[in-house]
Amino acid sequence: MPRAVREQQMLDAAVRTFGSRGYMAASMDEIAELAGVSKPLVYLYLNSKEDLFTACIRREARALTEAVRAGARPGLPADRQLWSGLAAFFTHTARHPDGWAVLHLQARTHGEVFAAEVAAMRAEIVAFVTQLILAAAREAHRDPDLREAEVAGLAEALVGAAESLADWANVTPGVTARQAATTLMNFAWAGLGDLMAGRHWTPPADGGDADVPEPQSEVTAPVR
Amino acid sequence: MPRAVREQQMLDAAVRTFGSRGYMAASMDEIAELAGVSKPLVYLYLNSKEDLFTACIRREARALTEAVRAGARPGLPADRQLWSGLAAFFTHTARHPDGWAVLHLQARTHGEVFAAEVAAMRAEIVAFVTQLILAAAREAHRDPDLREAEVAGLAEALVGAAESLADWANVTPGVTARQAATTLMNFAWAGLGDLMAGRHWTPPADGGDADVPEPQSEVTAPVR
Amino acid sequence: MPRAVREQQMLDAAVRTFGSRGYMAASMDEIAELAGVSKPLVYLYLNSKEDLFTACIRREARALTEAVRAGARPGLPADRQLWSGLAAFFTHTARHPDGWAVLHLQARTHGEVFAAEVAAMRAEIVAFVTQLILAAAREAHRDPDLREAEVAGLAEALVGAAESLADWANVTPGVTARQAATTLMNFAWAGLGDLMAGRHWTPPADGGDADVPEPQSEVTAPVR
Amino acid sequence: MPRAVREQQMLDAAVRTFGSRGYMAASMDEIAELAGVSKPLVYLYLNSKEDLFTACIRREARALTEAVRAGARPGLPADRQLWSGLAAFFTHTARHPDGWAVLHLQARTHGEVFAAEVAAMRAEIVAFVTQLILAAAREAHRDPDLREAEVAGLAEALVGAAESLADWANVTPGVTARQAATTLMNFAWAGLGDLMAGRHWTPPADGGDADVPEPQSEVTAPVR
DNA sequence: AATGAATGAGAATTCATTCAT
DNA sequence: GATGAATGAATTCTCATTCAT
Repeated sequence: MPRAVREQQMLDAAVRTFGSRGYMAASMDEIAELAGVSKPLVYLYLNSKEDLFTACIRREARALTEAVRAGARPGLPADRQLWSGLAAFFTHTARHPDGWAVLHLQARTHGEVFAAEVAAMRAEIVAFVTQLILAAAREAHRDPDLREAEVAGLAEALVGAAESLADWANVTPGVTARQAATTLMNFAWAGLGDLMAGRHWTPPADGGDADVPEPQSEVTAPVR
Repeated sequence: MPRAVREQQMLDAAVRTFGSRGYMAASMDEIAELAGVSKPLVYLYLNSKEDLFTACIRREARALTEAVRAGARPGLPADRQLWSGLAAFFTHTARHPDGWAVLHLQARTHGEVFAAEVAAMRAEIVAFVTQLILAAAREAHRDPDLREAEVAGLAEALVGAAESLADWANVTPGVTARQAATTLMNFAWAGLGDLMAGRHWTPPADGGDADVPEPQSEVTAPVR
Repeated sequence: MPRAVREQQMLDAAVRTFGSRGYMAASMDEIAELAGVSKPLVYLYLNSKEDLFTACIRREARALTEAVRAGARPGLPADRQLWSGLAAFFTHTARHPDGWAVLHLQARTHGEVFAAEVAAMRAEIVAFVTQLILAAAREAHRDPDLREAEVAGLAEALVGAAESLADWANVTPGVTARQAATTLMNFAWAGLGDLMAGRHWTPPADGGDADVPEPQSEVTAPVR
Repeated sequence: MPRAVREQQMLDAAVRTFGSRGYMAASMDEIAELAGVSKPLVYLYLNSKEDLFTACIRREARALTEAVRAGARPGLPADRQLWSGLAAFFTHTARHPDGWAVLHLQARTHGEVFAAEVAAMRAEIVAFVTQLILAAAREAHRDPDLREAEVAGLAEALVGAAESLADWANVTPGVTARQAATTLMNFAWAGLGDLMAGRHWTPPADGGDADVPEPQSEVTAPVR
């Protein structure tokens, strides 16, 4: 069997195993067995557990971003693009729960290197969303007087909300990808519109922060 | 040294270790050493690694929910309550990064049992937020004609956005808890207002879903 | 059982195993079993296979040098000292064949780090022998007009001959340590005396070297 | 490419790899790659790692003995023969460090079978040297009244010294093969002459051996 | 209240070796 | 004459957990 095919089988098995068991609890033994090959072959082709995991992350990240980009059809009005990108996102995560678990849970939990890998993908999506938000502002004939950092925060919030809703939709029966996308649009669109129109929600002036008392100290290491 | 104190020291050490190393990579040896006690004592007091981790989750979950509840001062208008609850949330996660890592990353990544433990806490917070949303609707003298499921989705989105912003704020220099809370209010409040006023964002009527093609097979080109 | 005792048992087992099987062929499993403990305990006390081997080398090196020093009783004339040091050396290597194999064979064959460890011991012995040679010169009321490098070469040769004779005596039945020491003294002492008396063996003047033709080339790596 | 050539390439690669890495640490993969062929071909031609190593030992042993024999030109007086044989020996070991490492270190360290292979070569050289010693005695018109065993010991010592000096010369900058040979002749020749003249160095009559106490037990203080 | 001593079970990784072509 | 694909069998090392004191 040609190497390229075997490699994909291994990645399939690895994504399934990493997604369900978790990175550390997954054993190379189990992955090899699920892939239908012997362990040495996995090492021959993919080098090490770390490299295998990285390969999984990369493949799943690319698949996800491509699904989202393919979903958000350029040419539509910005809100429609956003909605259909979101719908594509929810569809993809629902169809590839293990890939999603790898990206959203496992990769962020097991070391800087892996985390950086997903962080890159996430940054790409955040950038994409940011673009859409700014495009929407232009379409509304408004010069976006939003500060850069503010838009970044909004895009973060939107993506974060989407991620949470993906988990929620996967777990709540009867919630389709389109419904999830619609809920999120309802939640976010008006706020974005307001902001673009210059209407801000303003926090109270007093230092509400003071209400949260500083904890005395986390760990008091004994001297032994 | 009295048992209760020792136990807290162990939990402190465990939270730090689990938070930084991760549940599986954390060794009981390291935790015991950081706590300044011998390993058998850790077992005597906390039984097993699983129980220890569960204890950590519970302690940190309680601390977080209490911080949020304490932050959202009843008596204020609903939006102010929401804002200050969020601010308290961001403050707490910033001050207890390891506890937050335990709850947000580790507990969700290492098995159903632990995940259920945080899920319970999260459900409590979602319920709390839902209440606030409904209270806001009442304050606006509107019978909330939002369906239950819809509100659940909104609260879910809000909490998800908050979680992401917490990570983002911890990582982005110069973003304070109050700013994060304000960003999120700006993002969410208008949308909630619209919904309460019966203004919905409507998805396109056509089967936009069909745009997202079913993937042929798991096997795609290797990413390298 | 107290740690120090266990550690020595482990080192005993390790020296036996490393000496007979060789460093690489020896498995930690086998060593642990021979020591009558479980593998984890070996790792707990001695860290790693490398560290274990290093500990063996150090213990055996120290034992050997101490045996030689103890054998060469100061106060005797230099030749007697040399002889009894050699006899002690042959006695020790005969009594501790595994330790001798570790030092003479294994440690020199498995990497710079280990080799350096024995090299240090060997240098110590060479220095000791050098001293004895110079002392002999002084006793013969001769200012040793031997050049430093020359004496170093002689000491090297003497020690090398001793090492070979140790192997030979261990393998040839009926050769005692005292006989081996006597053979070596017979072999070496007159030569040293001659040198100290200024009588040198002189090589032929012509370039006898030219007789040994330069090999064309060792490896001709193909281009693939 | 004809088989004979390929085989030599493989042996070249193997000697280099075994010499530098050591027998066990050398992998067939590395050897095949260095030889520029695929692993199965190595097995086709040389059967197994053991056989490959044996082939290396034999080739290098033959090369060394031939170099020595070619160096010791018959017809010369015995001391000159010995000197030029030694010079050839030092020249060869200096020019073929990997081959020398295979013979002197690796082959003796990894099992009886390989050790026997070099032992045979060594015996040949020892016999050759013995002959030269006896020839020298004859040239001095003396019936060698040396006992067989005694001469064997002397030859053993001479060869052992030569082996050590070879390592020493390879490692000490500025020591040529001819110098090493001269040093050894200076060291050994007078002693041999004395012995042939019936002058013996005599050991002390008393049981000097008793000075070396039997070690109480293997267990001694740890070395750290 | 506390610990030094000890282990069973399993993890990742490597390597000599062989088919089928 | 030559190789890409594949594996059985070890090996080093780690860790949660317990016992005797």
